[in-house]
Amino acid sequence: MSAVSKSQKKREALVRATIKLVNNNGFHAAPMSRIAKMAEVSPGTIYLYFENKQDLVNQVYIEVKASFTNFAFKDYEEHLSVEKGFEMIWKNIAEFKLKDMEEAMFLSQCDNTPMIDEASRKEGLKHLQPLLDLWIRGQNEGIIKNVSPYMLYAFSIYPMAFLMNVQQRELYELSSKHIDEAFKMAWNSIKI
Amino acid sequence: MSAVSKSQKKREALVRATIKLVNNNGFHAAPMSRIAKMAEVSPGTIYLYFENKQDLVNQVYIEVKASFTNFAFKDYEEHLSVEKGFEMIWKNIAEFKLKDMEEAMFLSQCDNTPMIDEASRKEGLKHLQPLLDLWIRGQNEGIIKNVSPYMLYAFSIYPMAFLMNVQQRELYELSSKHIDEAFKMAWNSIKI
DNA sequence: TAAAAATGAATGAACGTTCATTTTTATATA
DNA sequence: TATATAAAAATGAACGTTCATTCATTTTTA
Repeated sequence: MSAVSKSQKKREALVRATIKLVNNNGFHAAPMSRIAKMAEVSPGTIYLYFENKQDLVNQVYIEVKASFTNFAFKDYEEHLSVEKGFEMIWKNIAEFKLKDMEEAMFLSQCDNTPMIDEASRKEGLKHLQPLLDLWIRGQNEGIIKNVSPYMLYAFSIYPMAFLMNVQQRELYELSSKHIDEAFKMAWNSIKI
Repeated sequence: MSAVSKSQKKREALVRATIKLVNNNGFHAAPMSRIAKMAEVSPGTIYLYFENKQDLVNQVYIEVKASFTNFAFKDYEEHLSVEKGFEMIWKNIAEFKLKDMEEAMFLSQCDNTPMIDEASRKEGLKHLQPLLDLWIRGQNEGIIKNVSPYMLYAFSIYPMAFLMNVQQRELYELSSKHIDEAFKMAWNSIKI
C-alpha cells in the first residue's frame, strides 16, 4: 500500500491544527504535542505524514498558498477586458480573505517571518502568473502603468493584507461598501 | 543608584542583538543565550534590564516603533500643504526603511505575528497621530478621499512594506526612480 | 568598603523526535 | 461467510536537547 492511500483525514486534521495554532500563538508556540492533540492524533503519527516540523509547516504553507491562488483565479477567463479581469481577480482575493480568514492570516504570517524556507516560498509564488500576464497585456494596451509587477502588486493587491489584519485585530468590519471602495482605490492606483 | 543609571551600553547591545537575531531566524530561534552571546553579556544580565523574554521583545518593539515614527515626522511642519506634507512623511518613511532595514524588517515581523502582546502594539501605534490629522485636514479641504484612515494607510503607506520585503528577499533594488514612482502611486491612490 | 552590577553554572520544564509495541486494515484461505 | 495472518498505520512513553530563568558568587563602581 503506497503513501497516498494512508488515511487522508489525519493529514488534513494535522494541517488544520497547524494553521489554527500558528495563527493564535505563532510558530514558536505551536509545539508538535499540541498540534497532535488538536488533531486528535498521537505525536508520533505526525512523522508518518511529515518529515519534521519544518517540513510540516512548509507543506501547509504550499497547500494554503495553492488554495489561495486557485480561488483567486476562479471564473477568470483570458478574454475578459483588462479592467474586468483585474476586478474579478481582486474581488476573488478579497472574498478568499474574508471567507478563509484563518488561511489568509496564516499566509501573512508566513510571508513576513523566516518561518518558511526559501524553496517553499518560491514554490508558493509560482501560481500568480495569470495576474502578471494580465498586467503585461494591460501595459501593452496602454491601460496599466508601465512599472514593475512588484509595484503593481504592492499598490493593488497587498493593501488587502493590511485591511484584513486591521479587521482581525481591531474589530473593524469590512462591509461590501468598504470592499468596493478598496477595489476602486486599487484600480485607481495602477491604471494610467 | 537607580535603574536608569545602569550601564546603558549593555541594554543597547541587547536590543540590537534581539533585532538582529529575530530578523534572521524568527522569534522561535532567538534564544536568550544567543542574544546574550551576541550582546557579549551573560544570560543572567538580561534579567537585570528586562523582566523576561516577552518583556524584552515588547520593549524592543516599542523602541523601534518610536524611532520609526520619530523619523517619519522629522522636518514635518503642520503649515505645509496637504500634498507636500504627505510627500515629506511618505519619503521619510521610505528613507527609514532603506537606511534602517534591520529595524524595518523587525517591525514588519512584529506586525504580522502574535510575537508582541496587544498592549505593546497599541502603545506603538500612538505616535501616528500627525499623519491622521493631515489626512483629516486633506479631507476637509476636499483634496483627499473621504475614506477611513485604515484605507488610506493600506493604499499609501503599507505598500512600502511589501516593496521592502521584495527588495530584501529577491535582490530587487529600490532605486530613487522606483521610490519616486512608488510615491506617485501612493499619492495617486489617496487623492481625489 | 559597602552597594550595585554582572556572572555563569545549575535547574526544571518543555520541546522535537524516536521506536518498541499495539491496533487497524487488507488479503488470503477454508 | 468466517477465520487466520501479514502488512500498514498508529500509538505514547522515553530520550536527549535546548530553552528561559534563577541565584550563590565574583567583579566593578562609587
